[in-house]
Amino acid sequence: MKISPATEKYILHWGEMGTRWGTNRTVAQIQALLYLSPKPLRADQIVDLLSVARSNVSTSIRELQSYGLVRMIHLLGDRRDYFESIDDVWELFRVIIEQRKQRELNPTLTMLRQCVSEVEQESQTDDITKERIRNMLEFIDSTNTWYEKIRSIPTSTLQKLMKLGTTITKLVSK
Amino acid sequence: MKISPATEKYILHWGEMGTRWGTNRTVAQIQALLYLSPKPLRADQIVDLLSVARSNVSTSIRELQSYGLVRMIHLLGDRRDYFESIDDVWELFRVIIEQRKQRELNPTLTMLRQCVSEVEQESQTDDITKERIRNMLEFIDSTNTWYEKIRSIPTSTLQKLMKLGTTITKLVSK
DNA sequence: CGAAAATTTCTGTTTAAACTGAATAAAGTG
DNA sequence: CACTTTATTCAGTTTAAACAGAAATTTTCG
Repeated sequence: MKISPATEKYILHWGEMGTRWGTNRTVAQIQALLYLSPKPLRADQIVDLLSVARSNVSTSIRELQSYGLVRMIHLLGDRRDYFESIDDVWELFRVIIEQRKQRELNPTLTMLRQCVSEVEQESQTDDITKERIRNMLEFIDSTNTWYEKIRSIPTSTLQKLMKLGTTITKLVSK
Repeated sequence: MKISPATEKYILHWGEMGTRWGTNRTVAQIQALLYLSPKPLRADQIVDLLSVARSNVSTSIRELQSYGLVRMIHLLGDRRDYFESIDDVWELFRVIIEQRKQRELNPTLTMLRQCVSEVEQESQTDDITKERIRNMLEFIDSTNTWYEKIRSIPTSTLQKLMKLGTTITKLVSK
């Protein structure tokens, strides 16, 4: 078992992108490796393929499992743990988006609601400032509501909708 | 000029969120401060309000300007530089999303196209791996195409579309 | 042109997170 | 129930980015 040049390029790039998506390089590299791997892999195989410490693989896999991106698999007559990634790209990004909603959108909504409520009491705060906070809440709130409607739409429908592009603007009056 | 409890909460939260959106805390805090400020601010005022070094403000503002989130303003009879943020939330996120497209989506598309082309030559690579790379390219590619159609839709139309929610699924046959 | 004010650049320090390797723990086997 | 294999935890190290403060540069105006 060896990594080919093209798959190595993929894994390295994915690792860098991971750092921009709320995780660290190793976690993202392991996810990429498991996504590309035709068979589930053991932790010690990941150690060899990516040249990282065993302990690092252990904690990284735990993180991936907690996100719901990676599953543990057991083979008959083999007590070692094998791991595989979600392989459906749409499902993959559904999970990632949902995680980000939980960790970023929800806390921000909570914060903004508190701010709007607290800033009302503040006579020293400028009206423009108060309006800006309300505007931000309104934006984040409607984004959130939109997402909660969208997330349950099946993949095939989403694919068709995306192909339509700007045709959907005909739905709304100018 | 002083920061109220509610605006401080907003600025601190925004700073933390910034670290998850590809920038550092100070840059995000300055953007939040300028967004909330009813008047443009000078660098030395930002130093006082956020308690950060002058040099840090200088480099952070440059970064915000390069993103197109912050503009420099000059007042008559005052040679010092004043700064203000984009205050339209829709415009704000348009700029942020566009930046992320440039720095994440485009390089990833380039990488994936190279991988698809290179992996074809690799006889040692499993067919499943090859298909997974193609699937990822197809997904990112259609996301990109969809975004390029969507980004020019005016704010008012987008707002109406978002309110529609799942009504749009009626457009596509089951 | 020279002093004062304002801004940027640069170097070294701090900080936070990632990562390693050793120690520990847990699980399965003869 | 010892022994081996596998997995996790933990403490210390490394690394990269953020940041401060000093030095250098630029700008403005008498």
